[in-house]
Amino acid sequence: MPELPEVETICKRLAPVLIGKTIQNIEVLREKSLQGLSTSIIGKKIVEVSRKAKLLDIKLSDSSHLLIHLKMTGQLIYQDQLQRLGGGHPTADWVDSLPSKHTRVIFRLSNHSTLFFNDMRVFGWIKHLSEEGASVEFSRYGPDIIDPAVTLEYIFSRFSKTSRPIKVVIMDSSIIAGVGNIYANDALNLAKIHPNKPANSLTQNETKELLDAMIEVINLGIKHGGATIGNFRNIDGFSGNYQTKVLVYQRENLACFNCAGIIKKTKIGGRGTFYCPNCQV
DNA sequence: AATTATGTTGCGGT
DNA sequence: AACCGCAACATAAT
Repeated sequence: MPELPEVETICKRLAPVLIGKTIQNIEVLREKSLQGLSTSIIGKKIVEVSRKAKLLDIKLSDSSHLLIHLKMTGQLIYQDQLQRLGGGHPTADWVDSLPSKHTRVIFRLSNHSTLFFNDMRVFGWIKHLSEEGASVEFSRYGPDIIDPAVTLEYIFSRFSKTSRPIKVVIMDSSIIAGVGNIYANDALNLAKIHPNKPANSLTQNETKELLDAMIEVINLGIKHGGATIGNFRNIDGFSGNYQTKVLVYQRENLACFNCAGIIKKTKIGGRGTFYCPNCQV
């Protein structure tokens, strides 16, 4: 499901309700979904919840980390007693029937609260890692697109080293992290750049337009609580809203908002790609 | 009913 | 080494 805005949306809501709680039990309904649990996490307290790239990072009181990657269809749904008594944040109706057939791991937490990890396609994972193990995992990623470390100089230099299509390069998480298919499509449309253009053919000006556009659409995604195209849900089970703001993603044969050209669909790097042949050159 | 597509990324092969 | 294509899996749409 998620790109950076979707994981950030979950992180912001999860942090305040998880921090300070103790893990009282863990139920693993699908072994593949939970890896590396060599030491017990029962009784450990959650001290920190953050996000890096598309990874959610839950730090425990013994300095170990639970890293969660939702991949295509992962969800984290939180329930507590306050909600069940009707006094908390409202939740979507379907969360009352959890666990569902797609629930893979259940964390039972203190204060009668529960965190469900649902993942239809089972690509996602939770890994229990040491501080060093978590660092290794993070080191696979370049800086987040909204990190000030992503300067024009940095991406222009990285773009200049490859002739792969620009869309493939901005989705390469070892170069910049957090730009997935929805936002890559939209950023290229906003910057009026053809997704197939070789990365090393972009001028410095075009690169700046693209950088600004990526930051803009990612921030817009965060502002609207992520995009629910398929499985993405916030921790209360409700959808995001960015899908109503998309520029080109899944808008084949509709009019481009820049120029009223007709949006076409093609495939680049094996991924569905939407662009306006009129203004994206 | 079979084929194709899906928000991610890691792998094996060139 | 860079790059490409596909596999991991379940489901919905055509």
